Amino acid sequence: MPDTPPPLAPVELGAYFSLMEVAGLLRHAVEQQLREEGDLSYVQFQLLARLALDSPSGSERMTDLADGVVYSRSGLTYQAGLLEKAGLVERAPSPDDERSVTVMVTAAGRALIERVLPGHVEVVRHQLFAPLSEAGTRALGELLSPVREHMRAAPPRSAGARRRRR
Amino acid sequence: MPDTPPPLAPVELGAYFSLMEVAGLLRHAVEQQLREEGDLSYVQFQLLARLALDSPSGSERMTDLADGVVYSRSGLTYQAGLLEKAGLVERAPSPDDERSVTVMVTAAGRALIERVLPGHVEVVRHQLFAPLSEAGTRALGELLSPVREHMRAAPPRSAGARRRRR
DNA sequence: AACACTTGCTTCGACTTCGAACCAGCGCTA
DNA sequence: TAGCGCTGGTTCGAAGTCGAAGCAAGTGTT
Repeated sequence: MPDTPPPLAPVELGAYFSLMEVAGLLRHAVEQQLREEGDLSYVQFQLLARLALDSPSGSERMTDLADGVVYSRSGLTYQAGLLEKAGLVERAPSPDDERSVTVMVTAAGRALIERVLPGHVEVVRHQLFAPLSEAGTRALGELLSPVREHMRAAPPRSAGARRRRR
Repeated sequence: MPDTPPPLAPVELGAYFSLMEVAGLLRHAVEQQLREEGDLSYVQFQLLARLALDSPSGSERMTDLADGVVYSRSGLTYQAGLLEKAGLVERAPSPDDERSVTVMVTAAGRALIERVLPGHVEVVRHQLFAPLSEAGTRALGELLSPVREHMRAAPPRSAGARRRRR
């Protein structure tokens, strides 16, 4: 039997649990606001926001979207379908690569993001940042940023399954 | 039209996104390990762990469990059913309050937790704490702990719907 | 004691999410 | 250019999640 690793120190446990719980509760709160003000789920908001705010062209390939949002491919297909049905986004085959599909925000999509963003910001501010000082906020970002990079280095989620093939 | 709030500063955005992404990826990683080594979902692990490690009596009421794990009541009913079918917990009507149900870990449940815990700890250590210094870890916990408290102050999730009645 | 209100849990239906299986286009090598 | 593996997306079935509705037991009011 292999040595069991030393248990997590109380400090670590506290950090770990707090992190998970805070993220969970925050997501809940945000989701509620988005649902009420824009009839969007958190994932849908993420997708729209990424397209509308982070992408210069307002469009991305499906797989890149899936990777960016930590989503399975099939799940993304589903959500993209919903967003398209709602007229917030359009799908078109990519010109250079016949297999891939590019997703693009529509004007309606951009408008919706603009509409829900202020409320979104309010919620995040109240829930997450209210108990933190200016310095605390900065520190939090600086602590988590390297962790984020570290985790991203691992294989992207959208593939995942495929690679398991012998 | 009301004033729109000032947008989140880049520092805040960074902290917010990092937090959500780190939590999401970590959950993914942990879930995978739990699935492989113990055939448990993250939620099931949380429930078992709470009963086996946090509760002196090894038992809790359904609602308290739901609140502690940020879970809807109906979802908990479902999961408790699964865990019971697997022989990891037992449900019994509470002696003092005829309505409420007490959930208790079985020996098998405790054994399973013991079995998966080391691997769990390994994953958390590698994924979350590897890029952090000792001091960083402590700082992270100290930053998030007040936020956690702050968010918990809001109404618990398991009720939520009910209170909306006029 | 009878009434209404609240609380604890379950049932139900609708919606998400995931992974496995699948098809089709790309790229490499022979 | 024929063949083979690889990659991008979708489809499909199984599982998880939630809120609304429902039932039973407690609490309080008159």
